[in-house]
Amino acid sequence: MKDPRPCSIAETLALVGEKYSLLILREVSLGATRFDQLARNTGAPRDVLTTRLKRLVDAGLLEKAEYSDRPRRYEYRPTRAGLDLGPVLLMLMSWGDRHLQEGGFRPMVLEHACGHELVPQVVCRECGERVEHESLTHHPQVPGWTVTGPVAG
Amino acid sequence: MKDPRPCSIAETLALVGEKYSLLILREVSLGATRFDQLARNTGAPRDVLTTRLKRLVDAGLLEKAEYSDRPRRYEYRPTRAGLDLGPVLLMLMSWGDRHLQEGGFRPMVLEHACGHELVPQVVCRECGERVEHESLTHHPQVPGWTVTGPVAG
DNA sequence: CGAGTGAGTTGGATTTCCGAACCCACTAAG
DNA sequence: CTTAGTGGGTTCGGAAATCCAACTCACTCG
Repeated sequence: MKDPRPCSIAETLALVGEKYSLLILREVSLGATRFDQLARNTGAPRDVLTTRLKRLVDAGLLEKAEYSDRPRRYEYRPTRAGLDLGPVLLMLMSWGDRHLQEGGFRPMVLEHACGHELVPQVVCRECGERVEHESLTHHPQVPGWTVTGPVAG
Repeated sequence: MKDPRPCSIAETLALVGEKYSLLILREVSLGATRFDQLARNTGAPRDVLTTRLKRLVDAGLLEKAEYSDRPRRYEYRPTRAGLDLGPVLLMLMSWGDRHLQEGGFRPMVLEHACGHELVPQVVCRECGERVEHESLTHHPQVPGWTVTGPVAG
């Protein structure tokens, strides 16, 4: 039986879930937009990097911008859609900081404009409360994909 | 290549960035904890599913729990660490909803305990403001990994 | 001229993925 | 008892993706 659950998570991952794609987005968001920087900083083999970049440009997450004529050289800048993946990267980083970096050492610290170290948190836009797994219910819009009604714990 | 940027994002992805891993986490978070459900709902081939599950159990994101002696049957429940990836899943879903679902159709809608449809948002824990890419500065803790000082736009 | 750089491309070995088939332990039906 | 079905995997061989090194091309710099 061949129809996985229809889901925006799955579709987003189909786009940016391949190896290195999110690391590329991380790099361009940090300002490393050139081929060699991307190859070095992500660790991606150059041929893989080429195909990832093409994919991300086609999907509208990056745009190729010429920064030199002779020789012709391009850099890869994040679009609005690309930058909109920032929250995903933040939460991945946050999870790694909490669960992987023993001793509390974090290889990178972000500072928010308010002057404090950024500790990102997901909240409900409506009530501003932090979102807990236990406080969620799901309503699949596609029939046949209910699992247990309320999100199980 | 040799030494990619040390980063919690990369390390987290090394753990859960393989194909299907995050979909498995999605499913167990929704309450679909058994092998066949996972195979159906994620679309993962059974052998791939087996290796993913082993990996996630070893990493402490899932735990194997017996739910029947005869025959011996196990289900895979998310641990606290596993559930802590929820925010990542939420932001992936949110991005897909905004950028992939033309016509505004969403295959799944989550409801928050406050009574409203959940629209997840990442905020700074300190000041409560929504985090924008433009309002971040990064301080790499590991020498040699500065790119442009302030996060570029 | 020769060395170096940035941005890829090419070729071949290795690894991973996939689908289908198979196995095992049981349960339920005839 | 025999047969069918189910849940949870394992085992195949082939297809696809990945990796790495080496190579190209178009310049620039000393």
